[in-house]
Amino acid sequence: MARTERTGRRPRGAGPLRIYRLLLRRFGHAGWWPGDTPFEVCLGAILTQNTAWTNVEKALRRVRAAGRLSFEGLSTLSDARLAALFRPSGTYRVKARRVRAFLSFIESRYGGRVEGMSREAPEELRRQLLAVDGIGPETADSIALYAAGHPVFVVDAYTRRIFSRLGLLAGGESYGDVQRFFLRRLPRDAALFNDYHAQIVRLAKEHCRARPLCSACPLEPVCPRRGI
DNA sequence: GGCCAGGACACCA
DNA sequence: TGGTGTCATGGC
Repeated sequence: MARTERTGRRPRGAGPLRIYRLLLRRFGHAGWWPGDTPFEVCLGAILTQNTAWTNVEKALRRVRAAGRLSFEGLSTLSDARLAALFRPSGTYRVKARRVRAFLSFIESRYGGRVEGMSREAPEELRRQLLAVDGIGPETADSIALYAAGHPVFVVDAYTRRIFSRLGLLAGGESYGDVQRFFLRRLPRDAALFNDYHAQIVRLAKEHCRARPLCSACPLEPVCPRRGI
């Protein structure tokens, strides 16, 4: 893993657990995924692929307004209707195909009830999800954690950006490398992983977009790039 | 008008 | 195994 630019060493105590505590002190518990039901979480996880969440919200509102925010509601729609509902989230034909594949998976394995994923062994669920067309590591882990409640750490672009900035990641690691980095340093706890990812998203949205970045950042005590 | 956003996949070397 | 093109909208 990366070292700081100044000293060549990792800052003392600046591990994932300390960083989480700093975020928790600033933001409080987030306990979070922007979705009211496990099904909505799954849909959001697919629609957000390479997409700003504001656009995903637009698509989710269209689905809800159409009264289709359920397995049954979407399963009975044509591909064209699915694509039309997903349009504001971009790559809508691709996403219609991917949601269709996910619905087929839920139908065949859980009889159309996404809650069935919670009773699956986490590793087996992950393996099954990765076999679905259009579901990669991040989407599978988001679903496993936020829809099924399994202790799976989600790695996204925000995670990479922030921990690279902190000097804890080099930036070129694989998804599995980054995930193992966290799993080796944190207790295996679904509530912790849920909140941690939520804190990362909140930090990224509130502090890592605008410049200057560091003045009000809760990670200022452990950030080696202060002043840059 | 260009660039980017909470990826995944096919294709190629 | 790693790099590149594609999907495509909306906000800035």
